[in-house]
Amino acid sequence: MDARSEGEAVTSEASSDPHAEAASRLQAAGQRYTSGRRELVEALAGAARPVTLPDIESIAPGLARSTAYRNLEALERCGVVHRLETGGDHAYFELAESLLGHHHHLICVTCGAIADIELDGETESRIDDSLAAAARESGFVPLHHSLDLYGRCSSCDAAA
Amino acid sequence: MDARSEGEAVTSEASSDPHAEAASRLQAAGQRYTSGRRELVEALAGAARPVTLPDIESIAPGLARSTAYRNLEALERCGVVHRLETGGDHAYFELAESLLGHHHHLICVTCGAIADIELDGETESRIDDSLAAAARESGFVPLHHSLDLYGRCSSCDAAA
DNA sequence: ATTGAAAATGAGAATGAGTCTCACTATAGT
DNA sequence: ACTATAGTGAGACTCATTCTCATTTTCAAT
Ligand SMILES: [Mn+2]
Ligand SMILES: [Mn+2]
Ligand SMILES: [Zn+2]
Ligand SMILES: [Zn+2]
Repeated sequence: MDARSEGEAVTSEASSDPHAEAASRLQAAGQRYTSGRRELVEALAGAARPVTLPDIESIAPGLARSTAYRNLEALERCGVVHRLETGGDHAYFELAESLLGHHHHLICVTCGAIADIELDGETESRIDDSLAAAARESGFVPLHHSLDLYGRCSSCDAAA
Repeated sequence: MDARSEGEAVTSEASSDPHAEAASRLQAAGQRYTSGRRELVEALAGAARPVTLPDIESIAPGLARSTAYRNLEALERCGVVHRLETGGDHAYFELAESLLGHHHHLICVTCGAIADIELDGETESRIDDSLAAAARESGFVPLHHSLDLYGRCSSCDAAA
């Protein structure tokens, strides 16, 4: 089943290969796509949800912590990785929206788990319009929005 | 000019007095509304936007740092204060939505400044509906959402 | 193939926001 | 006043993240 199967809205602009994307974006910034960076991108592409640095370490052991953080930052500056701050102990990392497509999150207030969700295009454009109107009033130049739903994941809800 | 001046939609459920609200909520939890806590609420109520702990210290000097954090957490547990994690060095604090009314934020990616905005009710209910639909698919129990617009504030945009 | 300049790495030190400890003080009810 | 409970403040502490710097890789140019 192809991601573009008939009848499905093409909401994501995901490029076919995150590695190709990462390589070219790094190169454009005079940086190299080293094996360590490739492992990071591979780990993020393989995870179905945003992951913390400890998560990454367990998926791809052997990466020095300082290097992992440094490379996540480099990938973030190139627009390959996106960092989520949720208020928990660790930051979460995922592939950027240019690779994963625009989406939002469900965040469990009990266990901190994060899941990706997509909204319909109608709602998205209505959000963009309303935000743009509010921004205009104060001369704020819009770049992108984040929208997260907080609640209880099914397993935490079961335990209550 | 009253907040309920004629013709203005009453979108906020803000209670008239944040202090009364804080006192009763704390009391309900067996806690006291001390002068230090009152100063915190006063500082948050006086600020037109979310503030950091250093901001609070300059508004209300003399509060011990450990006590300020401890009390912000206590007020947060009572639903009087809301903590925003933006990824900057410090967390931001504001009065909770039960006091300020439901709203969203403009966040400057350059200087970190935050401003409050409100969206029209149509958009809000559309958002709630779409999020609820997405949550239902995974058995996630919705509690509340956060929606922030990232971009450049007018002064940071001028310097570019 | 060799070389050299620039970029990346890894181990550990450093940073710093936020939390914890604990001895002391304030509060409220009796 | 007495007592039990809650709050305070100074500073120690934690630990995620960033910084340092000596060493190693990469890559393009010879
Ligand atoms: Mn959206
Ligand atoms: Mn909203
Ligand atoms: Zn959960
Ligand atoms: Zn700004």
